[in-house]
Amino acid sequence: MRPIVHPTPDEITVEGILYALSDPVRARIYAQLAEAACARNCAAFLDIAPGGKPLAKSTLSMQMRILREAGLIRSERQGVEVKNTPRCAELKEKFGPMIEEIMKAYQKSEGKKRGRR
Amino acid sequence: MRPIVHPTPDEITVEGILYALSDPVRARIYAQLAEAACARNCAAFLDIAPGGKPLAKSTLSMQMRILREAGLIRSERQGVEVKNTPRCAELKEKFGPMIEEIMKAYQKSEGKKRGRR
DNA sequence: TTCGTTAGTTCAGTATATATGAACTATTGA
DNA sequence: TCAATAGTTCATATATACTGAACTAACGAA
Repeated sequence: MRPIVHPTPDEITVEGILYALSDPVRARIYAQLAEAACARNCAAFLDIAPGGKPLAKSTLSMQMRILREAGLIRSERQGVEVKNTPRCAELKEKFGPMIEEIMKAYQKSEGKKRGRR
Repeated sequence: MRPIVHPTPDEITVEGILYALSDPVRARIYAQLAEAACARNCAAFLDIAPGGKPLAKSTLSMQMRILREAGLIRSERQGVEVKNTPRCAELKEKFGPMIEEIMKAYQKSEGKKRGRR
């Protein structure tokens, strides 16, 4: 199994971030990590998809990899689990309020969806 | 030839916007439109790709379609040409400063690339 | 050490999306 | 009616993403 690699702040690109966050599932995962005070393992997100249908483990694994390789999260093995944390400080340093604004926009649109029902 | 269609503000989604802007070529097209005071036809963007290699007309046509269907631009036939304008006001109304922040981040990263040479 | 369990990754096949040259369409002007 | 211009659509090659099945790594118990 290949070791977990992370991009340095230099290697993180705007397009990579936008692509990673252009999937609602990945955006929700990042949102939950950014809100939570503590690290979360991957399994915590198995039921994150709207509609309650659980994600395949392999799908989730790939989504986490995309988030990681985009530079949004940091993943570290701790025993059998992999703990994920958002790279908020580095991202804010590099991109200013961009990512926060994206998450705000998502929040707003989710709110509307719920309200419309 | 099918008529040109645009999403209503309601139909514009965060994920669609992020996806459309996650391609540097599309992001540059949008940036130029947002800066320019006037509408631009498609052909104006044939040489937009970094490296000077011109885009195929069919490729550009598709990129414009993705921007249009995401809700970022409005395209209107004027004679033989199609005039494109950014939907800045509607987008700002719906997404606040998100898109501006994205464009700022791109600007900054392009600046760095040029500076590094 | 070996076995079982848990958590996650990789593989392989399939499905979906993107890029582009060639052919086509719409509009204008001669 | 014909030619020119500006884009679009089509067909096909290539690349990416999704998912079940098989695999691996870490740990605890016997």
